[in-house]
Amino acid sequence: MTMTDPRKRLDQMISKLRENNYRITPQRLAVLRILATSTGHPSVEKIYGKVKKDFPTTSLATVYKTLIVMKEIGEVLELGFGEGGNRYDGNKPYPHPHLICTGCGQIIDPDLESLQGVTEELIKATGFKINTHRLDFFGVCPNCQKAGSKKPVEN
Amino acid sequence: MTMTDPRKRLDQMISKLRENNYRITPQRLAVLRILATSTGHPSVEKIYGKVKKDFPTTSLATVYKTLIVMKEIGEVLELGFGEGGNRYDGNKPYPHPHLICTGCGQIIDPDLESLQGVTEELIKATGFKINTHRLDFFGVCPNCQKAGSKKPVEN
DNA sequence: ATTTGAATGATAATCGTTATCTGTTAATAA
DNA sequence: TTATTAACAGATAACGATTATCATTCAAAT
Repeated sequence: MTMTDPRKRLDQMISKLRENNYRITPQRLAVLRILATSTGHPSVEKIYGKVKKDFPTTSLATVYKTLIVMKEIGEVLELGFGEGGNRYDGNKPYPHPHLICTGCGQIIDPDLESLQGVTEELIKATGFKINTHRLDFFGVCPNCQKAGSKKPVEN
Repeated sequence: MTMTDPRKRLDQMISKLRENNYRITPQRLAVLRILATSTGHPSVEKIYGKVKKDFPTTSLATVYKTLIVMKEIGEVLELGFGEGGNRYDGNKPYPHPHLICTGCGQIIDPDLESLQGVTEELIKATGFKINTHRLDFFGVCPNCQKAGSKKPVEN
């Protein structure tokens, strides 16, 4: 569990914006703060809701545009699961596996040692130049297995 | 490369429909024929276009509804890549990795020995009951690497 | 302080997919 | 074979997430 320090992460993001000649606006800062402090995988609506607490006039479009910028400079990972909007990870903006409980909705970032080498085998077998990948597992967590606990867990 | 015999595959699909008390309509048969004979990963629009050659009055909604039914009974795998509609695989309707060339758009089904055991490690580590998964690699194929060949390959 | 291109905010547009509803038909039994 | 009926097809409206548009505002460099 590599827990990033939110302040350091925020500074990192701001630096990257500057490097790429993007402007630092209060609205962008608000979005970045949420991304840096989120331990989970917030949705656009969740980010939007939080931003509006500090900046009530913020538009949903601004949140989307900020996320597009952050994706472009590689500081946010977009998670495109099937149902209902995408999720975003501002702390581990590189490809990594996810484990989604279809019961309560929680999303986990598992560490999988055995995943090492799969990409290498693929490159060796196909000659492709791999740029990115996506690995998602869908199942039922231990808690949802025992009880029929339908409590939606947000993360 | 396990190449399924299209006729056998079609019969299999029809049997599954019957087993699950779904009706065998000419429109459904047309969609199933396309799924069974496709070596690649056709889009809804592609299926729709082909169906209309034999059945000009077919509605796009009918194609979608047929695909929903086939997904429900586990005879079609839906591939949800980011851009532009989903793709469908009627020959390997179980989870398997995909390799997408972002240059020409081709989709390959690689065999990855090293993938064995990853799910097991995940189960052991988390206690989840895994129902399905998704593994997609995005990169550039050997052909697109050498030339700037921008020929869109459909499959 | 001025300037200017970029960002914001509000809203329309887009696109893949699903819902709705009316007329048609596959499948079962008489 | 025909009658019956629930399921299906077709046409189109609705939907939801995201993107585009455009006038106004503002960050940042001079």
